[in-house]
Amino acid sequence: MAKADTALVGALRERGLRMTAQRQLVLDAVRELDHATPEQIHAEVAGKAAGVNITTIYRTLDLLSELGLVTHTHLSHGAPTYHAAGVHPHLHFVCRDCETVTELPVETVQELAGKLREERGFDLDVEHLALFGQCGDCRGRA
Amino acid sequence: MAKADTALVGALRERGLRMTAQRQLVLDAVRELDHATPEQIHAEVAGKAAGVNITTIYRTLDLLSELGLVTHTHLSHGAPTYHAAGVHPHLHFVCRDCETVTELPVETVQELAGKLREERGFDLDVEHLALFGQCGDCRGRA
DNA sequence: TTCAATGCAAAGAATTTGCATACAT
DNA sequence: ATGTATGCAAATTCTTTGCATTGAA
Repeated sequence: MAKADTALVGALRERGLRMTAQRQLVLDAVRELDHATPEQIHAEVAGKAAGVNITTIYRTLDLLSELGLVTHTHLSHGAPTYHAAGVHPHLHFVCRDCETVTELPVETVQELAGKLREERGFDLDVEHLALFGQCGDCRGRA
Repeated sequence: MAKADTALVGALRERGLRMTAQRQLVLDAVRELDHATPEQIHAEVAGKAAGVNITTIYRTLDLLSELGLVTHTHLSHGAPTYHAAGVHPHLHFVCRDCETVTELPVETVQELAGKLREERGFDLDVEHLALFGQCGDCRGRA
């Protein structure tokens, strides 16, 4: 097993769960790839250790999400993309025409998040947020 | 065929496409159901006219989207939900814990939409927007 | 008459489940 | 030793595609 992750081991221990090579590999892959689909993560993990099943990728991503170590967002109709929680937090704008994905700073929705919190008691998951619409280039073309 | 829809017939004519009973039925179902998945729309349509295939539901929803008569949003990891465009426009907040979906007025993101437009040239698709996070009740429980 | 639209069946992508085995504790 | 975590295969869910037939214009 590669360099064991303190945060991971700690979060697992707290819940009586076990540290495994696969869990470390998946977390490493998410951190390295950024915006990766389960399949891309699988490919990355396979490069480090052969034989890790795609099922384990799915199960581990679910687990890491529950542990708060990774988050995911839906940038298309297809597979979700995962990234490490808290590392370079940002949100996305996806152009429905050219499908370009633009990263936006979390401050973009700070005012919205505050309003939701105060007026509705809602705690917005900023890192999960994907904004859809049309980018300037595509609007000019239309 | 039930009461033919002027907007639908017009949009179809403009593109040299044909008016069919199925297209009217799907549009009617979307208007009636609100937040319906393709499968729910299929069930609703089946109640009015037997034998309409699920494939036709998918093809028709795509078409109606292109015509600008319906929009869709992703409120869960599963199937998208469709609703009639421009009718009672709103956006959604989905609690990741209790999965409750709350409708929010479009004004909630008016300031955000303006900022994206001015600073980035992005035209936000407000009706497609789904905000995820935790509702007040669930936060209190945690 | 002509070709778009539909129905049907089969294929396809993404994900989940059941169960025996392997391995962290 | 104990039971969690994994691998494997099969099942599920959601959606798309190919092709012959139907039907709107």
